[in-house]
Amino acid sequence: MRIGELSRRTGVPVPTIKYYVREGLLPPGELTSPNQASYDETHERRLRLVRALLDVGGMRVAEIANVLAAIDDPARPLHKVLGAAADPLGTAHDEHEDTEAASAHAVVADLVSRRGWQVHESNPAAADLSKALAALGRLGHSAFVEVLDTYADAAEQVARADLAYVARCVAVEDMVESVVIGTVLGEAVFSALRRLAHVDASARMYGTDGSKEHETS
Amino acid sequence: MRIGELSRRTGVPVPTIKYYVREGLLPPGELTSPNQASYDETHERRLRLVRALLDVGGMRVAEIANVLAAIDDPARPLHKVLGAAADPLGTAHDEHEDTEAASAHAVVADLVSRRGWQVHESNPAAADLSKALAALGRLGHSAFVEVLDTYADAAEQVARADLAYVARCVAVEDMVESVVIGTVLGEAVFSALRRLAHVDASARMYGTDGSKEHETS
DNA sequence: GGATAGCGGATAGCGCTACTATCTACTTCA
DNA sequence: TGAAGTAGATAGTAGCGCTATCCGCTATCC
Repeated sequence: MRIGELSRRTGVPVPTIKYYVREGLLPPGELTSPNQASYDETHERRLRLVRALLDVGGMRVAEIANVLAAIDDPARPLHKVLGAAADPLGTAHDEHEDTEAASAHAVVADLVSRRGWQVHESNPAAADLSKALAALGRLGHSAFVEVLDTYADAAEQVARADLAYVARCVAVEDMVESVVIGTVLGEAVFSALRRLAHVDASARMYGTDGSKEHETS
Repeated sequence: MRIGELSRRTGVPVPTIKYYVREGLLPPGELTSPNQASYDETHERRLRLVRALLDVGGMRVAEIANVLAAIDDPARPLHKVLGAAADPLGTAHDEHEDTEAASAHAVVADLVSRRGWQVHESNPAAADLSKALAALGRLGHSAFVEVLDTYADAAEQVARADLAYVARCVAVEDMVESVVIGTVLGEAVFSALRRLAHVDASARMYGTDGSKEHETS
């Protein structure tokens, strides 16, 4: 298959494919001549993965390059790469510690130890959690920590389901890739489900019409 | 308070505050002279909210302007605005229906009716869910639908907790704003918790070190 | 009252990201 | 043989979230 057919099959424009190859998102095709290369189904699949991570997962090109490098090189620490991926909160660690940030850190540490989570505290997800809780605190919503355990229950439930799915349905050689897909696309799935559940719960509590204007007017 | 103090209190540079005012994220200060204006705590709070939605929630400036307009104008349909907010999947509805998209739609419709969710099918969250499931299908993960109910259970749990929190802790006049905060920042909180739970579950299943390299090597 | 700092308002520019357009020399295939 | 396609390279684009600069004015301190 040449690049044109790859483009036709996936709907990705040819120059974009070339761009992805340049950025390391896609391995180059195998050269059959100095200016002809052939691509196969692995390229097609990888390309679809890239588009899914971009369009659905909201990841950036550089992050995707990182994650794909980890997929292709089993020696790379996937969890760190994944930790930094797909989050709007940059890894930029601000040194300025205010009150809210400090108490948010304490809340996170408490939560992790109370749950017995085997998570190193340097995990970027913990930092993201602190950041979110600190922002909530600054907005006068420190009481949000009261629902944290409910959130954590749900998160554990989801995480167990994810692992069971991967263990059950996936060949070992595809496992790393599947973890990436599950982590990134699973987040999009859950996010949508949560918004649907919000609408439903809100309809049950305040009204009966799921498409109504909001009810506080 | 003048703009300089607002800037000092929130850490947001003065030109950025002016930019936010231009973009409608922040109401202009009350003019006391042709070129002097005064800001109060409502501006400060609003500014913090804007930064939280930007930095933690990952929303875009235009989306935030939308959502804030809905907060300030109770006649606006908040759920639609919120539906479009904070998701990487644009509202751009592609007309091209392939196999995966069709079956994803069917799965979503089935899920909604099976759960008895009172959600109009035009809800953007439903479209996002379809898109994510279609992408999963295209990557050979149609079997992911098997965990959908577990996801939906968790989502309902979270949604109930959110509503209870808002009903319990928030004055009526702040309710709309709190819903926005809970929806957007709550997503960031859950996302971080999910990643932490993944690491923990993975450590329990395959190893004991939460900071280890991934175990498939 | 004069110096200095800050202000509102406006316009222009910057750095980044994800492409997109164009060009050249070459290959494939009808 | 000739139109279409290709690899690889370089340059340009659109949008986003700021950021820099300038102007004429004002508040404040001594």
